[in-house]
Amino acid sequence: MGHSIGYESEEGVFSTDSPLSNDGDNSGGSSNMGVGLKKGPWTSAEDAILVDYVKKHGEGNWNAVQKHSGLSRCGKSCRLRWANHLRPNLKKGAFTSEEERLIIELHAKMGNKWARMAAHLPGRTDNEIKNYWNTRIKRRQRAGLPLYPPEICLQASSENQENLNSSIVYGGDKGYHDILQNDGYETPNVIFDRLNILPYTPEFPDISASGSLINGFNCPQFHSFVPQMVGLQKRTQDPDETMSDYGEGAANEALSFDRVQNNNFENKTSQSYGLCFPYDPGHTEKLLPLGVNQDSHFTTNGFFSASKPFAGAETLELPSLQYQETDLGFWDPPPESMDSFIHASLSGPLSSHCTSPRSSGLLEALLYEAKALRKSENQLSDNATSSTTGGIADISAMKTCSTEFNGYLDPTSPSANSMGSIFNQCTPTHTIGSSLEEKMRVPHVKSEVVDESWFFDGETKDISNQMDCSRPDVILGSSWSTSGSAQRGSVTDAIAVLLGSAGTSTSASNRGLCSCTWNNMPSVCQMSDHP
DNA sequence: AACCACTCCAACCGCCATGTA
DNA sequence: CTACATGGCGGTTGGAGTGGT
Repeated sequence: MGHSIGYESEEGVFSTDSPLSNDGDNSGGSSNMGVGLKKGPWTSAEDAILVDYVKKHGEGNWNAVQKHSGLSRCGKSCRLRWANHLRPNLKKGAFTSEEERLIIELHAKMGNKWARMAAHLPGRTDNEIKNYWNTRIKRRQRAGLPLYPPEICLQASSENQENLNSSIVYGGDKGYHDILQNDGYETPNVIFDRLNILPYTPEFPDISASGSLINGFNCPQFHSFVPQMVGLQKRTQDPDETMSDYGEGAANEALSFDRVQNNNFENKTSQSYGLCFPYDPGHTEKLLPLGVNQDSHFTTNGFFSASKPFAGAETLELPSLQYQETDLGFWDPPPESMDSFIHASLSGPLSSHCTSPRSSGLLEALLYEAKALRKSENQLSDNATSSTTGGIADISAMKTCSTEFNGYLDPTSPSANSMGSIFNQCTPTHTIGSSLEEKMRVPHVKSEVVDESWFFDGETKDISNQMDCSRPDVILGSSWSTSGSAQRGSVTDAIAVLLGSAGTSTSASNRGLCSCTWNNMPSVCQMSDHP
């Protein structure tokens, strides 16, 4: 529609783009691409032609539509028009409450898998669902309301736990790729559960894209809000906010949010966790923007600058809400849970390193890490008991990361909200997985002054103030080395060995700046899940 | 009535997976 | 094995519509 670069005519807008640009990558285009193919809204006459064609020839072979029917539309456009508007049994109109509930539920399971979600909603198209999510649901975040009602969160959580249990059934030698090939949308859950990496694997949203999906993790256990938006909206009261599915949960969330706002984070330790931003300027691999404390003041700012060197701001989509019950209490964790949190974070598979198969993406990387973890498992367990001593240091390191990330904030960026949301909601997982890589990113820390009050409360700020975030030696010395560099090195070594590289822990560490695969991972290992 | 802010949603874009020659 | 064609998917855009001031 608005993308048309062409000329208007009585028939609509015709593309004058080059053939290659007519259909983006030209895929799915017709053979005479770019020869006066029409863009923009479909007319009823065009619809009639398309319907007639499909009646005669059936669906598919969309490029032939233009050839055989004279319709000046590319095959892609024809398919889209048919699928979204012309095919029979399409259900038009607003989503019913049941459909809304289902969408939310499905999104909690699948993430932004609109097509798969549409398969569960007869008569609905992926586009409809997508639009629904990106608009109506999105408004909830502006009001500081959770996208997922508590029951959905709990359900997803319990189902995730089931997946975890069932995934254990898999033989240890079963190839991960075999699992990956499973087309079920729960597959990623299985993968990550099996790898014991993610108590909570959020959907990894496109940084540049709809921030709304990120905010789908406004589950109670994450308590992510969008405070920067609250109060800025002219329309704070949204009809959707009264959506029955949310009801009490929404109210609870609102209360929680108020609590956050007024109390300035009563649990200050928890909010100091995190924010290890997977920034890797070295490549454009899929990123998993994780690690910002969901309660950090990040969203008070809530802006992220895409203009900043946040290379590789792409999406690796994974199922959302793959957390486990253990995360449910993260909002207001008691001290003991923080201890266990720190313990888990330091005893877990702290494997961030550039030896991961960057080119093959996250899942490949997972495979590698899983192998490495098996090798280093014993070492990790041996060191686990002493790992808590590095908790503060890790916090500092993560805080440093947050500072680093704050350097990329740009209030003018439209993506800011997205990023804020991302980090707001991913922290619990990622912070647990304070990794070597996270610390190796420290040298990227920008020297520009940031207002840490956006991120940290006074207690943790004290720690950060004592650190020169621009100095990797400080970071490494204070957090890395004290929190078990040996074990981390062992992990790195293990992976290096697996990859056949000559990497040692040192060399791997030195490559940390260019690594990102595990930066992208919420490399959390619930040690309790390990045998 | 005019203006503005915001929402909705149809359609496009770009990437990816798969099939086939 | 490679290149190409095709279909599908998710993200994004921008005009139209709506409501408030």
